Amino acid sequence: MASSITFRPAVGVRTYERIVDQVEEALTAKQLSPGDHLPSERMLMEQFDVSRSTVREALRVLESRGLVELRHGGRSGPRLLEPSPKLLERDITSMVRLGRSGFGDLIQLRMALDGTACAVAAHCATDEDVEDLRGRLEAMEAAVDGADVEFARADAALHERIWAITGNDLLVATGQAVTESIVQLIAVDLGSEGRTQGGGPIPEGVMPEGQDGAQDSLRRDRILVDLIAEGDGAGAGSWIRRCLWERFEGLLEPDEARTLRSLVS
Amino acid sequence: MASSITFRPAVGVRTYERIVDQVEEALTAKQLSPGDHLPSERMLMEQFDVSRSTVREALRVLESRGLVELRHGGRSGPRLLEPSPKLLERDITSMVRLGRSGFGDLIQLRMALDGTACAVAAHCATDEDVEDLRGRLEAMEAAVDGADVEFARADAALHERIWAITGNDLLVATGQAVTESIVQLIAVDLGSEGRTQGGGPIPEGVMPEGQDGAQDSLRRDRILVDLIAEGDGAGAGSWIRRCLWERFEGLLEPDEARTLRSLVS
DNA sequence: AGGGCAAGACTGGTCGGACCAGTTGCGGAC
DNA sequence: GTCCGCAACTGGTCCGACCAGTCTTGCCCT
Repeated sequence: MASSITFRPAVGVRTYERIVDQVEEALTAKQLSPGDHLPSERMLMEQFDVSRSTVREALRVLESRGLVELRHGGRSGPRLLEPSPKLLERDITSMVRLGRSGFGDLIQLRMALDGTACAVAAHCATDEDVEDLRGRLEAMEAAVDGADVEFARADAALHERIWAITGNDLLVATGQAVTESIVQLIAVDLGSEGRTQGGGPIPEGVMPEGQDGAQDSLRRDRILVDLIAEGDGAGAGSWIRRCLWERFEGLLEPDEARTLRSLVS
Repeated sequence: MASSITFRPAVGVRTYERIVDQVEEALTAKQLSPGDHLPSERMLMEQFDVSRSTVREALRVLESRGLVELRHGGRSGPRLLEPSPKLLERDITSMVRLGRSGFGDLIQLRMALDGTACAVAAHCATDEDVEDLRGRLEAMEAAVDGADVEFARADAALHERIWAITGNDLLVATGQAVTESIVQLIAVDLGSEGRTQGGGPIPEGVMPEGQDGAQDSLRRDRILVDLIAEGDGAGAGSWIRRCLWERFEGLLEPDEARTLRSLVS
C-alpha cells in the first residue's frame, strides 16, 4: 500500500457535481484566483457541453459554498470570491440552532479559541502590534459614553486584532464565526423573549450593556493588553477565559456555568 | 430602538432563496425534523407555485448545506438530515487549501480544542466514562501490533470519546472537522510528495507511524487518561497540547513550531 | 395459494427553448 | 464635448419533454 491517494466515489456523481469539482480544482490549483470572473452561464454550457440548468445548479452549489458570487446584469460572469468566515459562521449557527448544542457549548468554544489566541498573541506580538492594540483601547474609551453598539463594535475590533496577531487566519475565521453566532443567538433570544413578554425591557448584562458594562469591559481589556504586552501568554489566556466566563455566566444554566468555571483558574 | 430584531435584506432575494428560507425556518421551528421527508419536486413546485427548476435550485442549496439528502428513484421525497460535522470539515479544509492558512494553523486550532476538551473532560468525567476510556486503551493495546490504520482508528476513537465526555456537541464536531482536515492534508501532501519523488518512501513520523510510534501514542494516551481520571484538568490540557506538539513538530516550519511551542508549558 | 418476476408508476437528473429583468457600454443626438 | 437612450449582454424563472433509477403492484407460473 504505497500510495495513499484518496479516490472519490465514481458512482452517482451527477453532472453538475463534476462541474463544481472542476471549478474547485482549478481554484486549488491556482489556475483561477479570487477576483477572477468565470465565463457567463451561456458560455459555460458550451464549454462543459451541458444544458444551462445543469450549469446553474453547479453555480448554485458553488455560490452556497461561498466560492462564487452571481450578480444579475453584470457584464462579466460569476465572480470568484476568497474564503470567508461567513460559511463557518452559518454552519456553526445552524448546528447550534438545529443540533443539540446550546449556548454554553458556544461559550466554551469561544473560551478555547480566545484563550489560545491571547496566549499565542502574547508570545508573538511585536511592538507595533501592542501599539495598535493600545490605539484601539483609546478608540474604545472615546466610545464609552456613546452608543452601545459603537462601543461593542470597537470592543469586537480589538479582539479581532488580537486574533490577527497570531497570524492564524483559520483561528480568526473560527473566532469570528463563534462570536457572530453568539451575538446572533442572543439577538434571537432577545427577540423571542421580547415577543413573549410583549416588548418588555431588555435583560441586563447581555449585549447592550450600558455605561457601567462598557467601563468594565474597557478595564478588562486594558489588563488584557497589558498582559499581552508583557508577553505573559498563560496569564493572558486565563484572563480572557475569566472575562468571558464572568460576562456570560448569567446567561448559562447552572451546570453549564459550573463546567465552564473549571476553565477559569 | 426597543426591538433589536434582525431583518434580512428584502431586495435581490431570489425565488429559490425564499424556498430555502421556508424550509430552514420550518426546521428550526421543529415543524420538520431530521428523518422526515420533503414532498417530491413535482409536489413542491405546486405548493410553492414555482417551476421545477426553481425548486431544484433550492434543493441544491439545501443539499450543499447538509440539510437534505436527495436519492434518485426513492419513492419518498428528499430526506431531511441532522447536522453533521462534515460541513465544518469541508469549510475548514477549503479554507486551508484556498486561504492563507497552513498546516501549523490547523495544529494550533487542534491544540486549542483538544486542550480545552481534555480539561473539561477531566472535571466532569464520571466513573463510567473513565472505565470506558480504559476499555478503549485496551482496544488500542490489542491493535498495537496490527495494521497501522486499525491502531490509528482506535486512537481517534479514544480522543473522540474524550470530546464526547464534555457533552459539547459543537466541540465534538469542530474537533472532528479539524482532525479530519489534518489527516486529509497529510494524505494530499504525501500524495503530491510521492508523485514528485516518484513513489519514494513515506516520510517518518506522520500518519502511518509504525510500531514504535504506536507504542509511544499508547503510552501518552495512558497518561492522559490517568490525568483525566484524577480530575487534573489543567494537567490533562497541557499534556495533550504537549503530545500534539511533539507529534506534529516535525511537519511544521521552524517559526510555526516555535509559536506553537509557546502553548506547551 | 404462495412465490417470483415483469410492468408500471413514481422518484430525481438532464436537456432545450423561451421570456423577463437588471446592467452596462456604446453611439447618436444635442 | 456632454449627455441620454437604446441595444446587447448578464442572470432569474418558467415550461415541457425525455431519460434513468427504484420501489410497488399485481399478474403469471408453479
